[in-house]
Amino acid sequence: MGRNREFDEEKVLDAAMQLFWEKGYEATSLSDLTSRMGIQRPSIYSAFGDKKELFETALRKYTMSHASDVRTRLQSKPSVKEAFRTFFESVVAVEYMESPSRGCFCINTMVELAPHDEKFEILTREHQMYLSVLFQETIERGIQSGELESRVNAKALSQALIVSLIGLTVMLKARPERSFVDNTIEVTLSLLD
Amino acid sequence: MGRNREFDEEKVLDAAMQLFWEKGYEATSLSDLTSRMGIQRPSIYSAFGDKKELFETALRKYTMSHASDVRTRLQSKPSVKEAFRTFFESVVAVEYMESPSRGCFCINTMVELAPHDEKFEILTREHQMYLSVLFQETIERGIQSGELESRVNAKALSQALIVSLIGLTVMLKARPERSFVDNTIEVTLSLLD
DNA sequence: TTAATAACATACCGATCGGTAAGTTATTGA
DNA sequence: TCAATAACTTACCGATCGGTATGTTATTAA
Repeated sequence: MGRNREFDEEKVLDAAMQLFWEKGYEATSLSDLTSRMGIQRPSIYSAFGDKKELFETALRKYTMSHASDVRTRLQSKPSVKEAFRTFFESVVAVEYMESPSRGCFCINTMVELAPHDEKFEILTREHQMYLSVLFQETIERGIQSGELESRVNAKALSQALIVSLIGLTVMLKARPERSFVDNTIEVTLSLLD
Repeated sequence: MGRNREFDEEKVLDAAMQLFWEKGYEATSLSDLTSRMGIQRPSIYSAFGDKKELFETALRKYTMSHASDVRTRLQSKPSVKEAFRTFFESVVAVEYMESPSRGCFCINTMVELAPHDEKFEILTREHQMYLSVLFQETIERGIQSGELESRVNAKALSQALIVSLIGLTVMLKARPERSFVDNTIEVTLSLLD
């Protein structure tokens, strides 16, 4: 009974996600959201709750999609070393392409909200932990296939690579010279040798 | 001619720096600033200009002091490896001590403002480049002394270490387990071997 | 001693913030 | 066909935002 939603919830949520991703939580106003999502204020509140709840829903959508994207990329090449190299270089390519650099929505949230809001501290930590497991599984695949030496500590190595990925993603926001980025990737991936 | 300032400019600027460092630019209001700085609004404007200018001045004060602190720490031990290890571990110790985790004011600004404001893109990039030079000089000292092998690429290695430091600082905001942090430091510093 | 000057405190500005009350329109079950 | 219901639109709410006008108090040069 009653009227049907005229908007596609997934589509307007995606619009909200793009906006929060680009501008962060505080700098995004409800007016920004209504214009980008193409719906009125009360529609946002009835469908997604208040601004913080909408942000959380958008971030959860991002982490789901991001995790799946990372998993796909890591599995895209038979060679583990090649997979990591291609992955890191695609992150760099994306950031240099777009202006302003959006970076990673989860990392942005770690900086802006995690220190002041336990919910986001947990949410962002768990996403990074999940990514580090994806890295670990990839490294273990390389050990199994004989591409990587069996003495490497897959878990510790994957955690260090995640930290480097975070650092690289943040550094790219300040648009360093290409040589800086290239050197960083070269040295970081040398950990796999 | 005229009246003298009743407040200590350095002290109130330091208070503003602490606040911006802890909460970021957007989440810090002029009312927050007046109460923490202990002076009235017009005094802020006459002494430091508007909110953005005050933020920039506070950030410059931070980067100066931070660079000098990093330099001191890196020079504090004869052994370069020990110096880096102590440095990374002190960063971790500080972050676990304080709640909420403030991280690094410069890194926070890279995430919040650098993508949307060229002035801060440049300011934060130059600080990171300066830190990477401090790292590089330390590595070169280790090569000179024979502690590090002469074939290492000091510049590339220092850049990778800076990226890891950024990643670690950001990751700490999500309060990961100690083992995650310990593993990361172990693997990262193995680049010096 | 006085006019000029600058830092002080108070009180205010229009704009925008996040959030909602109220009334309208469309859809449904009876 | 007609209440009931829910999503719609419009208009509004008090609070707070960044920033400033105004008047007062202290200091200085003449």
